[in-house]
Amino acid sequence: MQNTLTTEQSRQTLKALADPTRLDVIHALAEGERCVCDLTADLGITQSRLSFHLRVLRDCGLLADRHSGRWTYYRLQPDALSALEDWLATLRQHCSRSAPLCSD
Amino acid sequence: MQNTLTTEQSRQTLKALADPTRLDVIHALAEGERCVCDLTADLGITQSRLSFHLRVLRDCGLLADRHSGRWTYYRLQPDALSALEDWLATLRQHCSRSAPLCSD
DNA sequence: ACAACTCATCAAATTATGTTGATCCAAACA
DNA sequence: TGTTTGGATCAACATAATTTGATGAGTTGT
Repeated sequence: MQNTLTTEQSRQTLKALADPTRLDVIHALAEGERCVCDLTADLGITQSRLSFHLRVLRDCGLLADRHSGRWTYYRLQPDALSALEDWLATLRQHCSRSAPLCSD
Repeated sequence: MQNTLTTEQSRQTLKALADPTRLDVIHALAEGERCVCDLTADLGITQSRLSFHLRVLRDCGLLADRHSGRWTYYRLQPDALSALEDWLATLRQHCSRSAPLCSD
């Protein structure tokens, strides 16, 4: 389980997760794959607005999509969360070996 | 090591980490505590800009400060990163038990 | 008291993000 | 073929975040 995220990728993922609407999307998908029209109904938001957020989530790897007929199904990619956890853990380890406080 | 972060707190921390200048600050502090004027010099940014970002990082718990004479020293709070890791891990576990794909 | 220094805060300007409504494209179906 | 549906995209607008330069408050040294 190696950390392959660049700083830039991590930043994009952090930013993607920092939005309430997008967290709603993620929670809605926790039960499993859904098509856009069902998500629109579930979340009670407009289609173009949802489409905007789905793109952000897909672009940073948190979601994957699949086309079937005229529907597009979105699903979670938990590995993207794992990768971010790894990146965070590395950052924390880097921070935890802090030198002593400055002397006054 | 319990996860005491609310969703809102997690969002604020995610947002705080999603900024390049603030990541620079965190890296600069990884070596240990520093005063604002040294950080300003290290990062090559204006004092008011740095002050703005320090406040964001402190408000979400990633940094702590200490006043001594006319200096203010900032230091990392790695526990804030741990708490975010815990929150992310919980989210991931929630996501990983995804139901099977929709049948076509 | 005065001047120099450190840092926070404020208002104004700038830039980035998110929302809305319209439009377009492709698939399905009559 | 014409029509409807699902979804992406675009331009215009709205909102939020960041940057800048100025000001002010507390501290230190003269």
